[in-house]
Amino acid sequence: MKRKITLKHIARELEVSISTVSKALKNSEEISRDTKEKIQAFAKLYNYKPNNIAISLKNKRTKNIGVIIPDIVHYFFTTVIRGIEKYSNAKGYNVIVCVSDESFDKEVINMELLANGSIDGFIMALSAETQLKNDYNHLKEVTEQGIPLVLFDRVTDEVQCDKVIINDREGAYFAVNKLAKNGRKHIALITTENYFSVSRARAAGYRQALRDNGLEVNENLVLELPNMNVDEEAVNDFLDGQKIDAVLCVNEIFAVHSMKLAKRKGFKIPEDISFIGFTDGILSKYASPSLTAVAQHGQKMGEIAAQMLIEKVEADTDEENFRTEILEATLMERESTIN
Amino acid sequence: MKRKITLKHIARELEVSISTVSKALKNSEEISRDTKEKIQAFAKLYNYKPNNIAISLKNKRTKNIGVIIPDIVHYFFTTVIRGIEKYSNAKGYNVIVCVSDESFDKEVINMELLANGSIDGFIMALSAETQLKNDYNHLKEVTEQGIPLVLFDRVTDEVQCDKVIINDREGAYFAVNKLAKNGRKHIALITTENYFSVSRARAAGYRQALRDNGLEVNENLVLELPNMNVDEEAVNDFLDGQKIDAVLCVNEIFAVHSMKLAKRKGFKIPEDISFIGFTDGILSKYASPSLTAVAQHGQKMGEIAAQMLIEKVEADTDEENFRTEILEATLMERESTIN
DNA sequence: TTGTAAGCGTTATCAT
DNA sequence: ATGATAACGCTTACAA
Repeated sequence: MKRKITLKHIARELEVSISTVSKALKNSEEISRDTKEKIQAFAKLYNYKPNNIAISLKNKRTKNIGVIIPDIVHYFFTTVIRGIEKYSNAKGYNVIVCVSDESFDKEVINMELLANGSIDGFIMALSAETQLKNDYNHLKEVTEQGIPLVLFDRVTDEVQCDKVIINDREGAYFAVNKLAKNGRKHIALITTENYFSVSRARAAGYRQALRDNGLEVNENLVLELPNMNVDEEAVNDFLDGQKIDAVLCVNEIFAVHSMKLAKRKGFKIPEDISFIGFTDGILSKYASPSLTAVAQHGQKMGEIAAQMLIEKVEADTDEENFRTEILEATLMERESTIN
Repeated sequence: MKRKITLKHIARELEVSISTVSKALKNSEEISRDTKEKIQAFAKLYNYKPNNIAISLKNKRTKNIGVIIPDIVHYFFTTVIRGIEKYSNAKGYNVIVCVSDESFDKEVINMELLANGSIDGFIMALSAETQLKNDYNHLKEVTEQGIPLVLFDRVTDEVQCDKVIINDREGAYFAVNKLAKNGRKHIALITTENYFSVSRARAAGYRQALRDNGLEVNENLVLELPNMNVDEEAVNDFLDGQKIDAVLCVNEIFAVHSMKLAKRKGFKIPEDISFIGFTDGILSKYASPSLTAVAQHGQKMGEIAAQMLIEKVEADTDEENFRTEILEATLMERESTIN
């Protein structure tokens, strides 16, 4: 087993000082041609690579980015990570991924752990529980320590930092608008409980579009599901309880699952009932019929988040000018709506 | 902005030495009750937390695990990461995720980067290109340096290390066996090109099951697709070219996509043609009809991989005894096959 | 041109 | 009971 070689080893072997080796490997002008060549050859031969940890300690820069997401088995978050990875790696940063599992405590623990020197900055989406508790002290502490933070998708006004979101309100508005233009009169919304920033925004867009199309806003047409495990009975009752000819769902699981239940009831899609989901993911693409969806552009979001973060990390000033980047939501039309 | 506090700050403030502070915070017996209380109170007040990087440098242990996967936007890998995260976090380790994007070069670069002190060990699945090139020198170098490595799912015999795989051969065997018992006579296989270890194993199981059920092994019934972007024309021609009453696909994208094309052709599923996919993921669950699938138990696989790795990382001996853990593949039966 | 020494934050060994 | 010192691996200002 050939252990990693250090400057010290090289120095001892070549009978020079450590600093000479260090400088030689940086091709410093101070060092003579001869010594440099000798040292560089030796280093190459023994495949010397500087120790990242030592450099981090010295520079107080880790070149690591901490990413905290509620759930990794989730297409949207996964595309965001891809975007973060892509941009970060290109800039020489690594990505440490932590999963909060929608739990406040895990979010706090992960953050504190990473904040103690492991990372240069955070990119995160709030856990459900955090949004429910509305407690953001862990985020505030981190920013007060001067660690840059970028929130994406699930954000809060309570914390001053850079943010990237899509225009959820407009996305919902476009979707409902399209349904209305197609002549749908009884447009329902299937959503989560309303402590999610995104759900509130989407519900607002839904209502606005109804009003702008001269349709009545009927709270019976809104179904709130408590979590991602779709309660089939609740959805069935909802579909039976009233006339519904179109449904907007705040995520693709809700959409695909509800669509399946509707099909089972004998509804024809999109003739009898249209469906639109949020998150233009893999489920939407392969569903039968394929699902019209509001694209959230996760990868783009990740790239922008990483860019914002790295900009802050590498800035020498720490003036506090925070931006919120709002991406346009776009409608990806497929078979579940009429063109 | 309150910067992070260090032992030095505390020492200066309380007019004691750094080592006294260090010991006091570790509740050492050497330090007097009084001093300890004073120091601990102060540390708590200013929310002192030791710097991970300094500790890593000192201990030559980072408590980080490097995970390299071909693609993060992929349900199976994502469940594996979840398992790795779960086990690792419980043991106090963080997970650094790198994506090779199925590229040999990126895999090498990521590995070298992390190997220079950033991580205590690697968990990885080989990229497509790496398997194609059959070049594993980067893995060998890492293990020669004494860095523990665990391969999962996409493995190779060329490297001596711990491995976790599912019994792909048996998974395919079970699936085809079931189709045969259901009276299917023309069972097709849709797979990737054969340089993937998993594809080879699945194809072997497929053939074995055919033979054991007295069915002819007909190479015209095997379709190799070059990548994950299903070539619809190829699949359509394949379905038209011969009598096929059942299909085994080596992943869920192939399965769901082919199923959709078959439906479009007017086939009734499962009556006219049955489908079984590998990877019991979200697509299989929500497909219409829902897809019978060979479950790969990704989360379990991740947990085992993490356990194996951490065991090696924390072992003081470095004797070379490597295990290959083989998980049982199980068949998750749904609507796309007849019960 | 080369080397010495201090420092990044921590811990452990060895004085005092 | 407390403190000085060296060490982890590296960089850099300063000496020689």
